[in-house]
Amino acid sequence: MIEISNAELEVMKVLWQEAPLPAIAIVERLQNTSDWQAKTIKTMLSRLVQKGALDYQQQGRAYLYHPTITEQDYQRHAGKNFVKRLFSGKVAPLVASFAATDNLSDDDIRELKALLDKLEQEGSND
Amino acid sequence: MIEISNAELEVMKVLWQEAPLPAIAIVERLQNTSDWQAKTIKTMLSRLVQKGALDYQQQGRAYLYHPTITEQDYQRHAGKNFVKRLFSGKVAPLVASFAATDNLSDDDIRELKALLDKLEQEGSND
DNA sequence: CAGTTTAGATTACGTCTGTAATCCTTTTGC
DNA sequence: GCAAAAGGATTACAGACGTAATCTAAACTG
Repeated sequence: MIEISNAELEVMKVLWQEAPLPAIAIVERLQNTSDWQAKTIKTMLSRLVQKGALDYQQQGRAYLYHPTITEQDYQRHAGKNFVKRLFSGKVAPLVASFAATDNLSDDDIRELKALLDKLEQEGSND
Repeated sequence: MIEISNAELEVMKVLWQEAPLPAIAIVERLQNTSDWQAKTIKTMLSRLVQKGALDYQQQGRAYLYHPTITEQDYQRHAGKNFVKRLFSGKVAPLVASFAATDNLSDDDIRELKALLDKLEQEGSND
């Protein structure tokens, strides 16, 4: 699976929200959340195309970029990797580690319980 | 907080299991799980010392290395960062994303539910 | 048409990483 | 005592990353 760096991920997020977009629009969207130069963003666009994370169609003399992977797929991939690396692949200890430093609010707990109840309903994954 | 690279993390894991250890013992432990040369591992030890993730005492002409951070602290730090980067800081969507690809077994679900029940008992964070 | 702006392509450059090899010094085995 | 081994320090080197600047060709402006 394609590896996306931290900085590149910010670019992907823009396109996961709305695509396809020309470079200029991506630069605009990122103006708010970063202080990257337009040139910097262009570089990241090129690298993402090289990596195969983005593709584009020509429109006039500009490109319209769009992701080749969905955000969900990337999240699943990266999440699995991360949990494997640091928590032996088990998600429960990660949740526990969150709980240990007040990073779990009562709402979070409710949300998780609801999710788990639903999963239990849906049936067996053994 | 100190950033630890993928390869370096494997070295840390050895020392989180048992410390302090001399380089030679760390190399031995890693012989099983990697195919790094001893020199490679020495390099990582030096870098981890530079970064402040490891410290050492001299013992004869060798060093006895030991972590300066606990595994739990590192997990919390890295977990929080990761979830922030990819899941807007909320752990529930990560769990959901795991569930979505059979990465959650019935046992995992039970474990998580037990954990959440305990948290609820313990009382309010919000 | 000539100058300026703009789009993407190419090049740059320091840092970090993975993966070692070489160097220097001390210890140890004959 | 001298050669070999062993420890850490220093150096190496290619690829990824963050962050751009420069180059080149096309398009727009007056």
